[in-house]
Amino acid sequence: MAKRRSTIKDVAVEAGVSATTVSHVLNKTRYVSPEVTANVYKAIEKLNYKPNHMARSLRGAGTKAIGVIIADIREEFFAEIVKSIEKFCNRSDYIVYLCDSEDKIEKEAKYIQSLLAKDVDGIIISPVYSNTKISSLLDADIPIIQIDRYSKNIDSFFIGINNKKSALEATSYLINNDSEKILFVGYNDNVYTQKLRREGFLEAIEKNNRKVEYNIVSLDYMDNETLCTELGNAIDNYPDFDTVFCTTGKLCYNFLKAAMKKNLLQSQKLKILTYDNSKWLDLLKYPISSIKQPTEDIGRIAVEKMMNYLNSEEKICAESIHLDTELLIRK
Amino acid sequence: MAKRRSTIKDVAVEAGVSATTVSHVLNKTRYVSPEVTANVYKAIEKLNYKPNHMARSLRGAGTKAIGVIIADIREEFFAEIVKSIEKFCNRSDYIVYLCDSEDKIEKEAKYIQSLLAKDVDGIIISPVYSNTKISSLLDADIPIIQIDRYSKNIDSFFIGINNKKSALEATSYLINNDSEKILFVGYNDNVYTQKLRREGFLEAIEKNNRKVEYNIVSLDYMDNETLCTELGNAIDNYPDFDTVFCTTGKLCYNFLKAAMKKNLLQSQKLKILTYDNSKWLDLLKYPISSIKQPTEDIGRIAVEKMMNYLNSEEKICAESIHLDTELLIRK
DNA sequence: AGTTATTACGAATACGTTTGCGCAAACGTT
DNA sequence: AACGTTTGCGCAAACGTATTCGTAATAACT
Repeated sequence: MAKRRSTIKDVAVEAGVSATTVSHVLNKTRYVSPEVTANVYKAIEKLNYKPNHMARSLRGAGTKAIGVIIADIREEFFAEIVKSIEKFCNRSDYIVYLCDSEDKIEKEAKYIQSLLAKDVDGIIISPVYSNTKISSLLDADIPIIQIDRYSKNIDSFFIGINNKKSALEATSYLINNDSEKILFVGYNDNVYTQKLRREGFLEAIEKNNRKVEYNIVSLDYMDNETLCTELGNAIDNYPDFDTVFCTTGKLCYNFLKAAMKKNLLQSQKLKILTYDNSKWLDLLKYPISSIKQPTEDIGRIAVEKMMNYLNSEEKICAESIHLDTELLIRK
Repeated sequence: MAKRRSTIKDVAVEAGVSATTVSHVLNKTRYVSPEVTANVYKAIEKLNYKPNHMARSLRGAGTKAIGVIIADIREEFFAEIVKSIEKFCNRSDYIVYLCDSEDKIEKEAKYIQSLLAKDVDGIIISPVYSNTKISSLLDADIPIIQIDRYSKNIDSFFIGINNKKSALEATSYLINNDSEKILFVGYNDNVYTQKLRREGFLEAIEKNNRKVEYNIVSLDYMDNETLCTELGNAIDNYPDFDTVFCTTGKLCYNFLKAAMKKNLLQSQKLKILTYDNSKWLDLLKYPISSIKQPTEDIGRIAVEKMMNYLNSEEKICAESIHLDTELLIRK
């Protein structure tokens, strides 16, 4: 075996022309007579020649690959976004490196290094924190796009949702529907989305005339098991809430698990609202209202922007797009 | 800006040595005196030099990248496997190309081409069908590993579960717990896992003495909406079943959606069993028993095997490993 | 002192492409 | 017939690295 992959030179010899001509035929980069063209294609066919992307890239063309860095591919929210990114990249014959940061800045940094070393044409990232300086990204001269989360230290286009507004709307809805004591469950403020969602929540409470009590649970990112335990503790520490507002689908899932263990879900008295519209919500024994994020749009717009950059039709600039969410009420 | 990335030559000049020496320092591939070594590292630091993987790869080393081809990253089953693959690849400093075939052979073929052109060091694939010949894979001289699904036309290591056995066990359990009329919901026989799961199901029925009726729904892969409609039709066409056996989590989800629309889930009379243990199952209003697949192990073993191949400690051979599943009963 | 072994490094080439430059032949123009 | 223009293609350098030779200087032997 050990069949050597045939090169452009093999094709050239087989077709009786120079490698230059083969290259030009392949890339349609200058005129080549019909007969020669035909011969070249015949040779390519015969030798089953496939251009070597690496050599091509080395010469200066792009790699036709982009990196995508997200926190956890198992979360529906990220899976949907990645699916969308993948789909639209594929249409432009780009291929994606999947980088799962596990929400750890060290792994994030390592992946950025890897991606740059691999000479990706661009990076789409949902940064772990909103305040970490990723120096390597700064002087990389490839386009960066931030999705979902935004770090002010990365000078780039951003596509995500209107976090504050959506939280404000949702909280207002809760208050207007007789919530009097709300448990707000979110991650710590270093995460871009979390800070804004909390601000929206607080603003809604402030603006409202009626008396509303609340407690805030602020967590670090962790695995489901630990999260479940933590939320169990939270339930014990802050009793008597009539409403729960979770800032991510993962948090909501684990809250439900914890609540179930404590038999909190028997009486249908508790009102629950969460970000992320898991497709399973409709099938739960318990009604959960949700804030649906336009995941497909986020992925699509990110890729569209990236392609615009890469074809240099568009100059890179630090614009931001905040899409609206949809509040889905379940009773 | 447009800062040119510094090359090994720049480092060489800066350090007052030849590129050869820099290379040897970097790769520790021959003795270099301590002083020179120090100088080289100083120059590297100063110029912020990062080796160019592409040039390195072109020269013959691998690309330190592998391709992973699966059907749909949004399915929990695949997401978990990919997460696991990603995790273990990362430990060996490999990075993964995510390829979402959407269960379409054309997209699968296209991705294989892309991956080969990109010179990945190996490919981990869950093939769409068990009988399609993917000629490009055959004469690629990189290691291939099949996961979950197996195609006999791809001569490779395989890691997945014991489909027939698990289906047989599960079905036996159903029969021994008073199921008398079972609706079997699966995909068509071209998909490796599906054929075996059905065979296991049928064998269990055959072996059993008690009278058991059954109907089989055989579907093609499609999106959730269509699947839901199809399953709604199936429910109408085959009435009176007391048990449903779904061969994948996605099918189960859509069956539940369809069943809910038809108010089939009100009386807790229907027994439901499904492959794939979605984390949401515990929270459903309806008890669903499940066959849990060892997704993390599948990913881990696939990567371990791949790494063994790549370090050529191990010769490639067409071995198969079939892991056992776990039957989780919910009432 | 002469030979050999060892140490410490450099020059040159190869990997598979793309591309600037240039050249020969055919054609058109006066 | 002499010259310019076009047509169609090849030569060779370049991309950034790894590696096979080779070599000069020193050390270690007879």
